[in-house]
Amino acid sequence: MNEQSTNRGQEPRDETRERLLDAAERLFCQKGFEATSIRDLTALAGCNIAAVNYHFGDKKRLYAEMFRRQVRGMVAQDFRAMEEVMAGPSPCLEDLLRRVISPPLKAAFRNEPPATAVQLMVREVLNQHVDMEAMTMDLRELYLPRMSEVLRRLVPGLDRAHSELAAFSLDAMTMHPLLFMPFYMARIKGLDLDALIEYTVRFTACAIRAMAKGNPEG
Amino acid sequence: MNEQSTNRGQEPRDETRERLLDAAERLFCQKGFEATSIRDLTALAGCNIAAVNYHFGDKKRLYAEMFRRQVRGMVAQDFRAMEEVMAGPSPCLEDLLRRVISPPLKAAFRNEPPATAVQLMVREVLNQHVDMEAMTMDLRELYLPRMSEVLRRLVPGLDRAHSELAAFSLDAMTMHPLLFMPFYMARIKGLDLDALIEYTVRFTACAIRAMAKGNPEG
DNA sequence: GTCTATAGCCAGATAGAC
DNA sequence: GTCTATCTGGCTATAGAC
Repeated sequence: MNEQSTNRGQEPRDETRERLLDAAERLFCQKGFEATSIRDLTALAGCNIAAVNYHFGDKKRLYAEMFRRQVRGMVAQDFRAMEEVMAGPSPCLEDLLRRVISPPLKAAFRNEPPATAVQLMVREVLNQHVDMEAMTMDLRELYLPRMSEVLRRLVPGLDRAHSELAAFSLDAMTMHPLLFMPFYMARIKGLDLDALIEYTVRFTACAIRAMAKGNPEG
Repeated sequence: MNEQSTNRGQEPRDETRERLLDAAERLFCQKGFEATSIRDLTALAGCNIAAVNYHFGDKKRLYAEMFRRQVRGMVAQDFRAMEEVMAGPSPCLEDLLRRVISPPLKAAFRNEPPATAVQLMVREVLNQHVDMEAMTMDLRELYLPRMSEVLRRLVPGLDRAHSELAAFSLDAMTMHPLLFMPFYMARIKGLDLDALIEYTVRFTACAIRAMAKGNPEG
């Protein structure tokens, strides 16, 4: 909580704690909770095993703090995407989808942070370690309603239930190629990263628009 | 390999080995490789720890054998779905999608086998333990081309590249609600299992049809 | 083919020096 | 706040009796 109580004024304040969180971000996301030992973590962070216990209590609470940070980052990134697209001159559905889908897919191509955060979420669903229900309240209480609202603005005739489901589907269409990208690439000749992104954007956009047309309310 | 060498003629031939495979199916799929100890496995199978070593060599080879069995089962199930739908009086895209999407989603609702097999695949992508490239050859060499062909028959104007991508997307649209079903249900009021299945079928069908229309070949 | 017993290792957590 | 040293426990794998 109040980590600047003793060493105020110094530049590398609680440097070890931060390095541990960074290490946790890398290793927990890439290998999972069970396959990552605190010995791995402290080796990467360049400190001693006991540091985990001192700064966080135990392995699980270090994981929980890292998890919270990752969820916040993900939500923030998608919020930025939404606000930027909606603030543009002529907001359109494809632009929003591209802005949301593209970064994690490009990151997955290099095994980098925005993609590993999604992997973390999948891992956590498969093996629960924290109280997700409580921790992803931001995501449920802020992200989903906002995304749902934005989709309804961009697609006339889309009702609330379908816009909420569409927000989930957008997640689905991002997550799958992110996880199985090597299989996509190996199987489909001539498919490169940009083509995969464009396909995913078009596929999702068409489906969402069709959901609106199928609904007589619009 | 030749497991009926000594006790031929008996009914419960290699019963322990089979019970171990069943236990592996349950525990590896539900908790993952790292979180499952051979002690858990043998406890569930009702035998001794050493049995794993005797019958399979080590933990990893038990996992590999179970994995192979699961992949075969998944592919077989989807093949049956394709053949049954195509053999029907008037095959249509929605019927095929419903026949593929429905069983795992219904199973996920009860945490049962056809859903846990999909979870196993996701786990294996996140933490590699076997040579997937070699083990899923059936899936790549048989399943994908056949599904791609069936989709092209059901959707005039769909070209090969789009039909292959669509086969992946079908997977994406099945996997996501399967993993995140509790979140769907908690967030979207009045959403029940059947409604979720119907939405997923319609969403996917609309998108695949749109991919065909967008392509001037048809 | 199934068991007991045990070897050998690595994990997470903590006590206590500095 | 960071370290060394150590405790305790669970794990995989194996040797050897039956």
